[in-house]
Amino acid sequence: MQIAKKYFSEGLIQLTILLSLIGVRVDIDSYLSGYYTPLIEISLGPSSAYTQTPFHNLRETLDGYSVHPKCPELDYFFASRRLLDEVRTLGSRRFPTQLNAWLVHQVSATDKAECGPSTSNDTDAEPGVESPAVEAGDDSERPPHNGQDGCQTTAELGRRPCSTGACGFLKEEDDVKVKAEEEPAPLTQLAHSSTLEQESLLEGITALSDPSRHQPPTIDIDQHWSNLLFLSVTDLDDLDSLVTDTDIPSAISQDVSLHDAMVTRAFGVASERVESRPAAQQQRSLFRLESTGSSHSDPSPDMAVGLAALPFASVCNLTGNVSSHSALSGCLDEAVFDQINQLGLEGLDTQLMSSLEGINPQVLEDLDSDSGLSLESSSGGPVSPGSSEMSSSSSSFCEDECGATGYSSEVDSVPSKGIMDYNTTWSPIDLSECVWHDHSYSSPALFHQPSVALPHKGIKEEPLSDDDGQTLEDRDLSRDELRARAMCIPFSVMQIVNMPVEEFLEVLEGHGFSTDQVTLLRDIRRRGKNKLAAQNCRKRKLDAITGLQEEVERLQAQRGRLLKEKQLTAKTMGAVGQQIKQLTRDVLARLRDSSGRPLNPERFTLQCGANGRVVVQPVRRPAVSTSTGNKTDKRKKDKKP
DNA sequence: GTTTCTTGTCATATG
DNA sequence: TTCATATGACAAGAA
Repeated sequence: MQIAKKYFSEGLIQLTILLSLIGVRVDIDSYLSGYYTPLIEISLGPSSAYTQTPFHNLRETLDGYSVHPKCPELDYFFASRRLLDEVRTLGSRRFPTQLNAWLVHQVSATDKAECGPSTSNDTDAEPGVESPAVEAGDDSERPPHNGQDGCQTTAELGRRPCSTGACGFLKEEDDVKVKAEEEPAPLTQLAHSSTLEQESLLEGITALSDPSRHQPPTIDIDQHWSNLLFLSVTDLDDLDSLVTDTDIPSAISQDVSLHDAMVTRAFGVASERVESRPAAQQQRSLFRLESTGSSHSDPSPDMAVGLAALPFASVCNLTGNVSSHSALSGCLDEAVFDQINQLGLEGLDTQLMSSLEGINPQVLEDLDSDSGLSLESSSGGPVSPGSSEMSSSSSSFCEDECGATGYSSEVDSVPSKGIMDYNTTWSPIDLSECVWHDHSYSSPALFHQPSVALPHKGIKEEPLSDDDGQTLEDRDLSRDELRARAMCIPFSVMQIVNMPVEEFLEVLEGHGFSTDQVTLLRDIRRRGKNKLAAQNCRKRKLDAITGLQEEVERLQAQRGRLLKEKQLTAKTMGAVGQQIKQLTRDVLARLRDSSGRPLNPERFTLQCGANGRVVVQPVRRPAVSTSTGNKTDKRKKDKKP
């Protein structure tokens, strides 16, 4: 039953999306929202079957809401209502090419016997627009192409380059036609009303729950779904004929989900074609909203069926939480974006690619960094750029200007500069512009002595003057910087701090430094790192304080609300108590005891039992003195032992 | 001159 | 043990 629920729910939702694409209003609410819906009755589960669809994850991300994962109302809201709205908003006429292909096919279906052989020849006559399966060379599992289709679609698509997606639709069209020949259409009115659709869906449910009709997934089933998807992108005007040619209920009743079918096909095809994929097509995958790292990135013709689910795929990929489960959406994206590219966005694609190529991938990586606390850059050294040490080193450390005191807490507030610096190494030359805050010590007179000429040894020695020609001697240097120069250390403070520990140890050993120099180098490194650590620590502390303040405000507001609620409740309770008292008096005044006298409201009361019966009971007066005495006695007894 | 804030540094704890 | 990091405490400088 769970499997049936899963398959049915997926099929239902996706069918709903597809029908919505072609403009058919499907009242999915009746399936998903109520307690007495067919789905609930069948699934016997606490949650809506709809929540098992992959785009259930939308609720976490869309509109920035953060909701509880078990809230059925939000499932309903996010998944059914708004997704359908988005689907409808996106419209169904985005790809008129496919519509034309379908119309031609409908005409040809009526008299295929006449046109068949000749069209086959036509197809051969135009190799440039040959069928996609032949292009891809993987049509082993597909029914032979109808020559008529080749003729008609060639005629239609000959006016424009045969895009991969378009060819894919033609191929699906073939599937549709094969199906139409094999099976008569039993439910031509399926898409006309939601009521009929519900009935047909219930038939599908029955088929799912019936083991005798439970069939394993086959290629035909796969084609059913593909046909269904293809039909959804056609125009509403052709709806009657579409439904006539497609056995939707039988497709629904099969034990295969659209997701599985699509993925199976997509992967099967993609695995065969990915190797021969041109580089240009690989670049087109830039438009994919997700990067699942899968190899099914080939915009194969089969994936063109994903065009029908453009909104679904797009919305699915808004969540970063798709992975393997979103293989379908990945396939759909590729097909969709391939179509988009072919619809005139290739120029944009090229521009985007060129612009992105100009950006160092490291920059993009760093932009994704969510550390937030660290003021560091990823200015990893050449030896171990990914070391933890480099992660804590700050590229904002400007050796030229401020040395060890040049760390800035404004890195976060100046992202543009930060981006520039993130792309650099710890070379001081690259960081010469990153002085944002100068809290350097005003150098004592002692350190303003004429600087010591550095021996200029080693590869990593740095220039001592900047572009302005202003020498470092004219500037305020940090204490460590001055010390380093005084000790003839041919490294900047930034270098000392940011270089990996292995390299630092090599420097200490390989340059013949004296003990004082080694000590100074270690101190400079320690102080520099601690400086960064202190900045991070303070930032964290401020963040914590801010968060606690917000929490306090929130709790105070909540307390106010609860107090108001309490007062309101107390008022209500008082009023109800008065009403009960009055009613009790009225009732008791009408009652008589055995001697015919009215009951005294002071001595009797009314008690309502669990069964709803009201009983007159004498008032039980608490024996205050007695209970108190008992307590006192108990205390005395306790004290005695 | 005093106060407050920011920043660097040290000492220490922890992993 | 060494190193990196975090954090409290203190001091110096700036506003």
